[in-house]
Amino acid sequence: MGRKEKDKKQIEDVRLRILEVAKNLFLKNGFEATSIRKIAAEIQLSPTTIYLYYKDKGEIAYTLHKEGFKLLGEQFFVLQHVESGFERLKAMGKVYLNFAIQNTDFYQLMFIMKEPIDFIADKDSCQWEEGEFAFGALLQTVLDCKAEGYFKGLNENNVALNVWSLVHGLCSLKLQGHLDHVASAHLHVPEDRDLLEEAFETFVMMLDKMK
Amino acid sequence: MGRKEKDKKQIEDVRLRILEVAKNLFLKNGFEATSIRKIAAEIQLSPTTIYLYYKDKGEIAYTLHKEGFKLLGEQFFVLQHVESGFERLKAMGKVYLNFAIQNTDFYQLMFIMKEPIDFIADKDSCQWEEGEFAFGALLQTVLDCKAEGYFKGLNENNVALNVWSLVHGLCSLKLQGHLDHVASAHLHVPEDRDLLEEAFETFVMMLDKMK
DNA sequence: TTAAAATATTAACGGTGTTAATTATATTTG
DNA sequence: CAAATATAATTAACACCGTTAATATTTTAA
Repeated sequence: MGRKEKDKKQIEDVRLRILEVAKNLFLKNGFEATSIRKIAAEIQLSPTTIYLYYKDKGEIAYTLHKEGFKLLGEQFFVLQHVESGFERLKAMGKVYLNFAIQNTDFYQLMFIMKEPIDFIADKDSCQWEEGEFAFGALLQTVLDCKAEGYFKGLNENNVALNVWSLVHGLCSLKLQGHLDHVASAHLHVPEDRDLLEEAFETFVMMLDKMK
Repeated sequence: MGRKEKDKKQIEDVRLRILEVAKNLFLKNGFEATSIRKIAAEIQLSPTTIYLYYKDKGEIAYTLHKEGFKLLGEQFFVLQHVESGFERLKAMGKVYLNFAIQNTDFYQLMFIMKEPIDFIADKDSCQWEEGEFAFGALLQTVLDCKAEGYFKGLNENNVALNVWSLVHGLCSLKLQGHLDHVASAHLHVPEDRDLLEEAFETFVMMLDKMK
C-alpha cells in the first residue's frame, strides 16, 4: 500500500519532469526548436513515452501556457493592494511590460502563438481561471478608475481592451523585432525596454487627461 | 539575341510563378502548412529547383512580406488626400484594422511572425521602403494632428507608436484567438470585427479629448 | 504464481527544410 | 557544325520532425 502510493508519486513525477525539461528547453531555445524527441532525450526516455503523459505537443504547450498565466496572475495579485485605481492601472501596465520583456518565451506562448483551440474548447468546467483572472483584474481596475472620475462616458470593457491592446501591441512588436526595425529608422531607439516604458508613459499621460 | 532575351524572361517568369503559387498556397493554408515541396508540386517542379530561385523558405516569406507592405502602403497612400490630420488618423486606423481582418495571412506574415533578420540586415541600400513608408505616414499624420492642436506636450514619436501599438494589439489578439477567448468570458462579443472597430472608436474618443 | 493492467520501447509512416552530386539543356566558342 | 562550357533541373540523401501501431517489459491484483 505504502509502496504503491510511493510509486504513484514517482509516476506523477515523470509527468512533472517532462514539463520541467520541456520548459527549460523551451525557455532556452524557443518553442519551435523544442521537439518531443529532444525532451525525451534530455530525460533519457523514449520519445513515444511522452505520449503516455501528454496527448501531444500542444498539450505540453498548453500546460506551460497555463503556468505562464499563473505567473503573471501572481504579479497582478499583489497589485490589488494599491488603493488608487489609476495608480494600479499604471502599475499593471508596467508589470505587464516587465513580464513580457523578462519572460519573452512565456509571453510568446501565452499571447503571441495561436491559441490551441482544442484545449481551450475543453473548458467544460470553465477551466481557465488563470487567464480570466488577469483580464478580470484589469476590468475591475478600469471600473475603479471610473469611480475616481476617469473615463467618463466610455465603456469600461472597451477601455480595458484598449489598455490591454496597447501594452500587448508594444510587447508584441518589440518581441517580434518589428519595433527595432521601424523604430531604428524613424525613432532614435533608446535602451531596449525604455522605448516601451516611455511609450507607455505617454499613454498614461493621455489617460491622465481623461478625467 | 531576341530569343535569348525571351528565354531570360521565361526564366524570370519561373521566379514569379513560384512566388505566385507560394502566395496562393499560403493564403489558403497559412504559412506553416505551406512547404517548399508543395509549392514545387503545384508548379510541377522539383523541390530543389526552388532553391535556384530563392535562397530558402525565409526569402520567399520575406518577398511576400514586402508585397504585403506594398498593399497596405497603397491603401494608406490614398488617405494622404484627407486634409484634416485627425480625420486621416481615424481613417488610417480603420484601414489598418480592415486590412488585418481581410488579409489575415498577410498580416500574420507582416506583423506577427518574427522578422527574418537575415534579410532585414541586408538592407545595405536602405531597402525596405514599403515598411518605412507606412510608419512615416503615421508619424506625419500625428504631426498634422499636433498642428491642429492635438497631443500638446506629447512626443509625436511616442504618440505614433501608441496608435500603432493599439491597433496592432487589437489585430494581433484577435487573429491569434486570444480575444474570442477572454472576450467571450467577460465581454459579450459582438460581430467579429465590430469588436475591434468599437474598441478603436473608444480610442478615438479618447484621442479626441486630447486637444 | 498467474492473469491483467500499466508503463516503456522499437519500428514505422509521412512529412519537413536543405545540401551534394548528377543529369539534361541551352549557350558560347573553336 | 562540333566541342566545351555554363545554366537549369533532377535524383539521392541527410537530419530532422510529430505521431501511431505493434511489441516488450515491468508492476499490480487475484
